Order: sequence, then C-alpha cells, then structure tokens
Amino acid sequence: MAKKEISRGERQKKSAEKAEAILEGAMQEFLAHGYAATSMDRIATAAGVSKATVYSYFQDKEGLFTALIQRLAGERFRLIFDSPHPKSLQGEPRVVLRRLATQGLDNAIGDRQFHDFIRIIIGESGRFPELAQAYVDNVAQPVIEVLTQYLGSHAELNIPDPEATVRVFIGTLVYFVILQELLHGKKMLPMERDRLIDTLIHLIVPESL
Amino acid sequence: MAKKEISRGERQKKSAEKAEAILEGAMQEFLAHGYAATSMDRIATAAGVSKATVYSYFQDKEGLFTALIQRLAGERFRLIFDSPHPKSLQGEPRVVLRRLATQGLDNAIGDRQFHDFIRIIIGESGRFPELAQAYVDNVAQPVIEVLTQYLGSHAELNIPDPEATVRVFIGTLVYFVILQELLHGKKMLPMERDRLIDTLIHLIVPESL
DNA sequence: GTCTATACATCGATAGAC
DNA sequence: GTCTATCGATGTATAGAC
Repeated sequence: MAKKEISRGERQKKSAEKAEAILEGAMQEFLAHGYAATSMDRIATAAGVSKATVYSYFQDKEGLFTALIQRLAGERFRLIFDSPHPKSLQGEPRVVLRRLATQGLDNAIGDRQFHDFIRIIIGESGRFPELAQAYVDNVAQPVIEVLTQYLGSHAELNIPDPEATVRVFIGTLVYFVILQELLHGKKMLPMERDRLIDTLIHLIVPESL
Repeated sequence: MAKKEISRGERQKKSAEKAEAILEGAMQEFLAHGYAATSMDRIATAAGVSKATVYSYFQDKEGLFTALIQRLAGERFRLIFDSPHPKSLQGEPRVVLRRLATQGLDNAIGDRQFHDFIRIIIGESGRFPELAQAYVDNVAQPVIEVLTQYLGSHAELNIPDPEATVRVFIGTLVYFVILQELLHGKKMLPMERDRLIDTLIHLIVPESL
C-alpha cells in the first residue's frame, strides 16, 4: 500500500508536476542569464523545490540545460507546424509568401522569449553543438524543406534553384530580426518591416506574375 | 635615476606590452568559454601575469570584457575597410557583387575566431547591449551604408529600394554562415556556396544586364 | 521522495610584502 | 608596479535526516 491514494494538500505537486516546475524555473533562469551564469540554487528557488530535488530529477546542470533546450526546440517545431497551416499555403504565391513573411516577422519580433532562445542557441553553439543540432533538426530544416517544396511545386514562378531561393528568403528575415532586435540595431539603423518584405517578394516573384 | 634606462631581460615586458598581453589572454579565454565561464585567474595565467596585475590595468571583469570586445569590433572595421578596397568596387555590378559575396563568405567561413566573436556578440547582446551596439556601429552599419551607396549610384540596375536590397544581400550571406558554420548545419543541410551566390546575384541584378 | 546541512572547489576582488 | 596570500561569497553536487 501507500503507493496510491495518498491525500495531498492542493499546493503540493505530484511527481510529474515537479519535473515540470523544475523545467519552468530552469527556463526562466537559463533564458535570462545564460548557461554559465545560472546557478542550480536559483533554479531550485524559482521552481519552488530544494536543490537536492532538482538533482533527483536531472543528472546535473548540463543534463537539465540540454533537456530544457531540446524541449524548447520541440515546442518551436509544433508552434510552427501544428496549428495554423491548413490554408496557409493556399492562394497566389506572391500573397502566400507575403503572408508568411509578415506573420513570421511579427511573431519573431514580438517574442522576447524567442530572442533569448536564439541568443542561447547561437551563444552556446560552440560548447553545446548538440543543442544547435536540435534547433537545426526541429526548426531550420523543416522550414527550409516545406518552403523548398512549395517553391518547387509552382513551376509558373520559374525559380531555377528553389532551395537556394528559400535560403535568401529566410536569411533576409532572420538577419532582420537579429540586427534590429537582438543586436538593438533598430535605434541606429531603422528599417520598416514592409519595405524589406516588399523588396524580398518582388525579387523572388517576377513582376510579370 | 631609476625612471629611465632600467635594463631588462628580453622576456620581461614593458608596461604597454603587459596591457597587450592581458588583452591577448582575455581574448583567448573569453572567445573560447564565453563571459560568465571565464575566470580572471585563467586570464591572468594565459597572459603570464598575476591576477593583481590584471586588476591594475582594468577595473574589473566587465571592464576588461568590454574593452576587449570594443577593440575586436574596431579591428573588424579596419579589416573590412582599410586594406583591399581601392579597386574592389570597380567593374560590372554583377561581377563586383559576386566578388564581394564570394570573398566575404570565404573569409567568414574560414575564420574560427570570427565565429566565436559572433557567438559572443549575439549571446551576450541581452546582458551587454552596448557591445552589440559597438558591433552595429563598427561593422554592420558601415557595410550596409557603403553597399547601399553603391547600389543607389548605379541607376542602370533599376533597384527601387537600395537599402532594403542590401539587407537581402547581407542577410542571405550572414544567415548562411550562421546556419552552416555556427550552428553546424552543413552536415545535415549541405548547400554549395556558389549555388547560393548565383541565386542571390541573379535575383538582385536583372537578367537583361 | 524531499528536505536541511554541508563538503569542497572556485569565483571576483583586494591587502600588504617587496 | 607586480607579486603572493587571502578574504568572503558563491558555485556544483551530495550525505543523511525524516
């Protein structure tokens, strides 16, 4: 006995919820301060558990960090590919690409947590190459593949190299977010979102269409 | 007496050389391990001086770090704009842009120290916004300005928005370096350098030229 | 299972000898 | 000016009580 049916106060967490709370606290601390500057003490406090409990759910600091980042990469994947996209690729290519660029930029620009996530992925990509890999596998590669498929399946666009074209498309948007938001370039180098998107769309989709 | 003409062994450093040695050691350690994971002890050892000497030349860890990164940003500026460019923008625009893209990519891809520099700039851009600003002021903004001026001064290219077009150009190249090299994407997402550059040039410079 | 208490190393920074 | 020695704080990780 004693394994089931233990009565609990409401504030007490089940075991699975504790792992969740630890990951939540770890996310808050790692995203705010980076890997090395985050202490297991602060994570434990943020999660509302003791440090020993943290170590009972995760092997060590590296294990907790990698578990968290892999999870965030998986969430990014679902955020991009699960909810909105039955009709998202329907319509004229010029309109579809503009919608993708506009929504993608707006989401990326407004999402502070995403900024911190990208800062960590890039900043730690030398010391945690497997986390950079997880980002590539879960986010970059699926996005490139679906867009390449889209451009390649519209022969009327006359695109000689769809994958390279996709990298121009995505690279333009990613660099915009990095320069304007992550590196705080919008103060010194202002640039309207729509000017960039107009230019990008007109370069990729020929005027005659 | 005793202020000049002190004889020294060859291995002993003058004062100015010591500041140099400290910055050299700091560069090695900060670029390899990041800000928080680098200790002043390791910097002192790498520089061949005592920790107290480090603190006699720089106020604290933050001061040493910011001095180093500002200096590296300045060196990047000179590396780009000093040596090669009297004739670099001479010739047909299509050829000029191809040469800029090819040389820029090759330099960026082969330079491991540059990769670590970019990792730190982006990774610490949330906690050290002034260093991100130094990078924008010394590297990104000058490059964008000179290329915008170049595209804008060639009316035959028929480019409606030169600055936005420059951001497409640079963004494509920067994202390529980040994805393939920093994030180790070239294993899973191979892409030939010249395919990307061909696509980029043909998008920007109309076929009829 | 989860806590408190603690071991042991290392951190940034400085005092004081020379 | 530069060193050695050291301070107090904080780091990761674990032992042992409950």
